[in-house]
Amino acid sequence: MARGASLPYPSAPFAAPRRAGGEAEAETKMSEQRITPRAEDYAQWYQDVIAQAELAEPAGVVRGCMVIRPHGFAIWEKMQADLDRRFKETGHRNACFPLLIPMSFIEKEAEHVQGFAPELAVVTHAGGKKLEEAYAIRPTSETIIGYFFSRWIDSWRDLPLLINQWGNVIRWEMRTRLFLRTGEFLWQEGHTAHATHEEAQREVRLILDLYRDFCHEVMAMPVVRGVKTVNERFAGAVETTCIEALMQDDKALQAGTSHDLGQNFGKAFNITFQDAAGARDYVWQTSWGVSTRLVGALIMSHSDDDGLVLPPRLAPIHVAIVPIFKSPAEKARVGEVAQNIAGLLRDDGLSVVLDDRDDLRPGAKYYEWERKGVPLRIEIGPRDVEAGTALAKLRFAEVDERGRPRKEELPLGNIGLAVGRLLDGFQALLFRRMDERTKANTVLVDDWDEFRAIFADQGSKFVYAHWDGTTETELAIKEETKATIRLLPFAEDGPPAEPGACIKTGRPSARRVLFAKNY
RNA sequence: CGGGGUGUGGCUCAGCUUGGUAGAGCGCUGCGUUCGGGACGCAGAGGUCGGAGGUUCAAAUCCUCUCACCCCGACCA
Repeated sequence: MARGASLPYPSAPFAAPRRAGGEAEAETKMSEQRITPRAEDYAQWYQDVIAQAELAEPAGVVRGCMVIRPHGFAIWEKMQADLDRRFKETGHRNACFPLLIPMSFIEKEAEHVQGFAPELAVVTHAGGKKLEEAYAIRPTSETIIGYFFSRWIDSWRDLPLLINQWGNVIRWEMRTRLFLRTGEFLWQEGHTAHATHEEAQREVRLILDLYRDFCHEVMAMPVVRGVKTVNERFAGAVETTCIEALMQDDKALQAGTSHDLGQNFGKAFNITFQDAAGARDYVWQTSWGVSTRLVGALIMSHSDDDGLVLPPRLAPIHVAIVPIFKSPAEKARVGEVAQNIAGLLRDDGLSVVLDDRDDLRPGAKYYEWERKGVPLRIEIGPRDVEAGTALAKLRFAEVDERGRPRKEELPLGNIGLAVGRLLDGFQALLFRRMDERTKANTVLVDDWDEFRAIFADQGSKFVYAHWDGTTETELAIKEETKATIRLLPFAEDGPPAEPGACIKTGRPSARRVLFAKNY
């Protein structure tokens, strides 16, 4: 990659032919497939998913904006559908709140303003006139929803109030990164109000587990659950829980958060209710969210040098059928069988493309669908029609003695069952592969020099180490190593609890916390 | 906001040092031959060289200003 030696997020490195150098280069490609690509490599997989906005005259498009192409957006839509079902199954309902929030609302919760003020985009003019009061474009909706909750809630019978909103927000971050930190992003934000703190805390955990299950079952991405340190806590929360995943370059990515807001916003917005005994109290609230960052997480979790790798549960296209033919007569004969297969698979609820374009050779089609992350390809030619079979190949496969990907012969008779089995197996394989990688890169460290060595240069891992519990030490470690405390792990997710001495200061520590460099 | 870097057909870039007819590969269009792991031949279309000003007989190239993007850092879903 030119344009400077370090160019992490270019827009389209696929322009040059992959085999421009001839056979020698083709061989390297097979044998040198990196299992742990660096951040720079992720950019090329984005090609089929996003395009950064080009400049518009005269003012330009919003800094750090994100444009998601249809193929990428379909992934987000699938995430939305699955999450939305889970929210509804747990009693939540969708609603819609204003995009513009009066500045005075944002200022009502002291810590909240402090946290978000530096990254607000503010509307000061409308209708050709300067506004009496400016509006912030929502960076998150606790305040505006707090205002409405105060009007909707009066009695303990109104509780719990379980609301979710799908929408977009804007945060004017100092630095943007494709998918991981864009100026504008799409997300889901849940906001709930409860009569007791205990009930709110159960909600926080319910949602965190829901996110964990989604990541595991649907994204095939193992995550660790835990609690944020005071330093990393959401502005305005009393406790922030989160899930973290280890990407292929061993950096951590926060994949979702679930906050216990205590009565902070209840007090700021005067959200009160009368309990059964007649006493009035402030409600206990939670808020939680996941964003289009998950699309970035998905890409960075599974993809390889040949392009996107998508788990079947999120793949916009499950199966690409490539018929092989030379003549129109052959195309008709093979095409009919291919049509039948496509029909059968579609009846099973699968999304299928039948790629019968005749201006591309089969090989070109293979690469195209692999680059786009289609989990399974079926090729069928005259020979297969003759034999009553079809060849199936998963997105990545072992290579045979001749260096060609191994393909499985499927009998046409019961192809739906066979395809279902392959896709289920692939979904499981992706999870297992990442889980093993995460475990292999998770270590317990008790020695400061060893700790520093792991985080030297661009290095990182999931490191469980003891910490004395002070923000000073947390910041000192960050200063020296760039590693941050990702979370204080839940007992079920972390190493066995055992007291020890802080990795940095040697002071007593009750248990280990999770360190890593993060995105 | 600090430190680096880059703006040239749709994409990736060369050309700039030393001013003199705007280039390559890929992609795109047409025709033909091909087609079981990225085909080939021939013919073609496509560029205000980020923008403004200046120096010069002459500017992609030199100077000034400006806009934008990318990377590293501080901030963060």
